[in-house]
Amino acid sequence: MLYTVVMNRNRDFQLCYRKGVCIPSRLVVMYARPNRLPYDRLGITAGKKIGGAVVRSRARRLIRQAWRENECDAPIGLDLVIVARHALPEAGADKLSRYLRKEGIPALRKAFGGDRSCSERS
RNA sequence: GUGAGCAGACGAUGCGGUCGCAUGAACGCUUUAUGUUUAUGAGGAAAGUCCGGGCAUCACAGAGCAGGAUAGCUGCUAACGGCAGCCGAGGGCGACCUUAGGGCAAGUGCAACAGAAAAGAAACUGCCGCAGGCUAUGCUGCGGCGAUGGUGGAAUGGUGAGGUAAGAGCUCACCGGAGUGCAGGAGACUGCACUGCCGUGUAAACCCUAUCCGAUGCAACGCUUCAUGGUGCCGACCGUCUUAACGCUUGCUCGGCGGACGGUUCCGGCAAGAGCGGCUAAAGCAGCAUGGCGACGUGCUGCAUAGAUAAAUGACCGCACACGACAGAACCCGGCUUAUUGUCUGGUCACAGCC
Repeated sequence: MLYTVVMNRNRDFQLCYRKGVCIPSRLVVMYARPNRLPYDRLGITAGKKIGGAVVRSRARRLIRQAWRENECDAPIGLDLVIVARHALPEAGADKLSRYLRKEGIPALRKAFGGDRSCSERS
C-alpha cells in the first residue's frame, strides 16, 4: 500500500470504534476518524466469528487488496478500521473492490469532505 | 473374478501472462528512506495442547507429607503415558482385530429392585428319623441334614455317578480355581504331577503395592535506549513495639534465613514504552551397506534455504488434470488424538473357476 501505514496499536482501534464514523455494509463494516497526519492508517479486523484461521487470513488479504486498488481515491488523514463480516470470504475480491469504489469511498468523502486525495497530490 | 483384511505413497496444484506481499543477497544512492534485479516462501495433520524432551528463568540446605501420572513381560529411545516383539483374555472360517491386563488371601465401603437369605452366619421354607395325640397324609415336640426354595449381574465351585434314614467334596471321574513341586523360557507365562475341597461382584469405590515427577513457560529470558510520570520495589532518616509475632523460603509441615511495623523525605537503580536478540541446522531427511524377527543401532555419501510480529505466500486471465477435502507456521523436536475429497501401490485371507 503506497500511501497507507498499518495501524498496530490497540488504543487506536478503540478510538476508532468509539469516536469514529461507522459505515456498515453487507461485506464489511468501516470505522473512520481523522488523525491529523499526512497519510492514512489502516487496520483490519477479522474476528473468530467469521471462521477459522484460513477464512480469517483470506478475509484480511481480500480487504488489503481491495484497499490497495482504491486507496488513491480516499481522503487523506484518516484512521480507518475495516471489520470483515462472515459474507466476505465467499464474496470474492472484485465484489469488495467494486463496493469500495462505488459506495465505501464516496461515503468517506461525504463524511470528511475530502477534496484532497493521493491521486491529486502525486 | 467376487468379497474382506493389512501396510504404504500422493494429497493441489503445474505451466504462461498482468498486478501485489515478506525475508535474504547483490547493485545503485553521501547515510537513512527508497529503487532495480534475483533467490526463497505453510501442513499431513501446521490443529487439539493430551503426554515426553531440549532451551530459559526462579528456588537451591535439605527432609518429609500432600498431589499427579503409569500399571502383563522383554526390549527400543534423549525421554515418554510412545513404539516393536511376545504372553494372557476376547472376537473372526481366515488374513487379522480388540484389550485402563497389579492387588478385594491388609483394612473400609457399596450391592437398587427381586429374593428365605447379599456376606456375620443363622433364621424361615424344605427333606429325613423318633415320640406324642388324633378317624386321618395332616398337627405338635425333640433330633439329624444341608442348600430344594418362582429371584438376581452375582447364592458358600459346576456336571455326572456312588453313597445315605435323608443328605452333604462325604467319596470318585472330568472341568474350573488355589497351593506345592518338577521341567521349559530372558521374562510375562506354559506343560506335567501331587495335595486338597476352596465364601460372590465392584479397585473407571476409598485404598494398598511398585516405578517416576521441583515450579513456571519464548508474552520464558537477555541486551540497548529515550522521554514522561511520581505507580510498585530496594536504599536513607525518624518513631513505636518487643523475643514472640511478622516477612521470605515450591502447595503444606519440619528445617533454614531476616528483628518487625508505621511514617517522612529526597537521591540512585529496576520494571511498565520502543528497538534488537532469542529465531531456526534439528536426538533432521534421503540413498546404500551392515547388525537385529522388529522398534531401532552403526558406518559412508548426499541434501540442508518460511521465520512473520495488527502478523508475509494473494488476486485475475488462459491451458492441463484427480475439478481442488480437512485446513494456515508463531521457540524447536519426538509421539498421541481428532478432521479429511479422492487417486494410486504392494503383500495377505476366504469363496468360486481353470490347469
